[in-house]
Amino acid sequence: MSVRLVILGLLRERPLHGYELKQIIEEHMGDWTAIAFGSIYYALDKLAEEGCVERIATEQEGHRPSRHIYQITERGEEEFLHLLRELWRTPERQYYDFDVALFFITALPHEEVLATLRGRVAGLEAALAHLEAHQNEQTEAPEVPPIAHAIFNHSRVHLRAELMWTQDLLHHVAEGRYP
Amino acid sequence: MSVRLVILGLLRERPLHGYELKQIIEEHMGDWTAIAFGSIYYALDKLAEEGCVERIATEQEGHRPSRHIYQITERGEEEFLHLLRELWRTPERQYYDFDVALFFITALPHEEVLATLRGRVAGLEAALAHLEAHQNEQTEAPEVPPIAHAIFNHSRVHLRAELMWTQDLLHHVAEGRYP
DNA sequence: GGTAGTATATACAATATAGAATATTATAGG
DNA sequence: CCTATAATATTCTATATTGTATATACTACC
Repeated sequence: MSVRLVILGLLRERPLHGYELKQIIEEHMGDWTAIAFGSIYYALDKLAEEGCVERIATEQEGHRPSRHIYQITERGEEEFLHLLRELWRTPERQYYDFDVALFFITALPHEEVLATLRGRVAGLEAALAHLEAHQNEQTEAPEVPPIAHAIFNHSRVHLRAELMWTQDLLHHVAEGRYP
Repeated sequence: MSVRLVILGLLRERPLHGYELKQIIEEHMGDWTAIAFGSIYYALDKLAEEGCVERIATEQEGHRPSRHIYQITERGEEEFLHLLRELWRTPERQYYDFDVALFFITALPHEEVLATLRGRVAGLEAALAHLEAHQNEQTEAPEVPPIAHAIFNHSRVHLRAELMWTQDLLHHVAEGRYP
């Protein structure tokens, strides 16, 4: 659902076509969103139907596929604020597929479980290190908006929580607490 | 994707029909999974097509809608282990819609942002308290498998991380660091 | 200068999701 | 005992998601 918010939010700056949206999203939000490019075109069509955006031009460079340029409408501005407030207010509950695996884990041999948990711990440590390096690098770039720090921290605190929990789980499993 | 694992995992115990699966999932996994009942029937059909489960009977009580009982096959057992290992090994990256809202937050008035953040902090504190109470209550129940503790803790550590991060964000916003 | 790979740009089809619709039976409250 | 509500059990439809297909243009390297 946040694709719509992203599209409207970016179109508030200036008119864009689908591919441009895809590029901006990948470059500026790629680290903390998962928006498939197919969803962008779907959402654009939907938003156009609803009168939240409108095609203002169709351009073509050489014999490249032509592109449709969209502009946000007044209705779109309203929808943007509506979606923003909704996301901003609604508490989101996260679910972890890993918990499902954990629930059935007695189906796997003890040694395999231990080995994989150790692998997860290592992977989380690496991810955390990578994130922190990336964050420092971004911190120095002047074009990165201040709010990016908060978004980085968000990932960081959850990665850390996940790491600690996994280490804890590893110890419990090693002690044979889940036979 | 974890619906398939859940279905196969539960069918390993004994043959079940769709509604029974729905009940077990709601009762035993409702707190930490989000599996819509529509997805259960879809997955059952799919798994049957693939030969992972098979209908072994169709029963009917009175004039109630009849129910189809499914049994796991050998192929299903293999698929179960395959899915379990995949979930168990694959690191899962979580994305937070809230980050998208945060990215566009300058579109909302400062006071509203502050008020809503305070609301979120309160909500997270309540959720945490509720979870801890629920966990204590479950801890005493004998039929709850030991692994349930780990799953509870998983939610708890992430809720705590989210709470701390939100409080931190609130302070930064209050200090006017994101104008 | 040929060619392998990447970038541009969207349409479309396959798959997945989630809730509404349906129809019967049990239950609880006045 | 009557009625509103919840429980039983699934099918079906509307909607959303995601990647594949398509076709041209650029670019880097041997």
